[in-house]
Amino acid sequence: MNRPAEGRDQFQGRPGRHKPCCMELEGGIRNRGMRMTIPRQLVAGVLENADGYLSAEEIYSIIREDYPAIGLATVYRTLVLLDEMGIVNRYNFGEGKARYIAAEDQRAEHHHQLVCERCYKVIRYTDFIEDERELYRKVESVLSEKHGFEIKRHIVQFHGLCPDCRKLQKE
Amino acid sequence: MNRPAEGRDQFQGRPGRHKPCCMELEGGIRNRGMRMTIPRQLVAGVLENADGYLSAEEIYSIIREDYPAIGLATVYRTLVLLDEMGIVNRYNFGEGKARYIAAEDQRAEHHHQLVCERCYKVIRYTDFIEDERELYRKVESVLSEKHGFEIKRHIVQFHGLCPDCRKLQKE
DNA sequence: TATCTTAATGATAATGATTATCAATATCAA
DNA sequence: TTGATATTGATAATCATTATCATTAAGATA
Repeated sequence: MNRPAEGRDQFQGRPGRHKPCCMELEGGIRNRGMRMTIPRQLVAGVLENADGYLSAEEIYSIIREDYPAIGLATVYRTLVLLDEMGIVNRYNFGEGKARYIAAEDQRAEHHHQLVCERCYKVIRYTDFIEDERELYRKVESVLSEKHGFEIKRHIVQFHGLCPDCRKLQKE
Repeated sequence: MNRPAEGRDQFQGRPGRHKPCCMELEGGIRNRGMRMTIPRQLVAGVLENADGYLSAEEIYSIIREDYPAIGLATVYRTLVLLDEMGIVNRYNFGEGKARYIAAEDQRAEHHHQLVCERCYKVIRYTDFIEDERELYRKVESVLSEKHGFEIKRHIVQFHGLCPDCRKLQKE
């Protein structure tokens, strides 16, 4: 009966923990003359609190636990919106479906990835070695100059086999 | 009537130009106890001669011009095989479908990419700046040591807007 | 606070890429 | 040349994602 209110409470009511995302979300939404809705807060909130990459279906399942009325289409629509707004980042690891994570910004550090091409386990890392960040900055400026691109972000993935899949391979 | 023979001729008959890929293909196929077939030569040949990234559908269309009997499913199956064999590389640029290119090896230089997130134009570049290659080598060794991964390749993409799409954006 | 406009939603049909199935065909060892 | 069987082509099935559309709800206004 009161599910919508519950959903709202869960992600908006607690002070501090979920505020940052919702503030940024709220600003972006309002800027575009759009409406702030519970599904939008829920999707943003789930990704804000997730500790890895989630697929649309996974986000949908998580939200349904507290807000069973949500529709899968809304989750997809919202993810497109949040991606465009720069609040989440979409990745593709070769599985045949997209995965999402809270965008790199003040709170979530920029990261690169180690992807297992067999089980699709993904390891994020942010402990770049010396000169690594500096190099990307330099490459970006050279490339945008040379090709006239406006570069917004970069994706760096190392593909191979994770420890578990290496073992399986040997057997 | 003689289409199969024609197909074979087109990609196998000319000396030199198509040999390298077919040799590598032949070796890999035989190694695995598999059979060398015309469709496999055709798919490998098309990618060997392509100058950009092709989707499965595009490869299928190109082959059909000379070999109308080919099936789309065979193209897909063959691409999986060639990818596993390391003869081609699969990429995903966010379009919702995979694209393929002849693998980086002696002939095709290793490259990174500049991807337009609006029209999906992709620019390959191989003119890395100083220390760039060296850095990736170092990062790979650090990562594989630290996480126990067997790293096979890496993907580096800079996403943004190409010159054309930047103009459209402003209007 | 009640009302109204219309953006957003949820259910579901449609689409598009890729994979599975299976009878017919082609490879290649003998 | 023949026979075992890997591979193919046609097509059905699947899976992720998008489009459609009647219903609902956000939020400006009275």
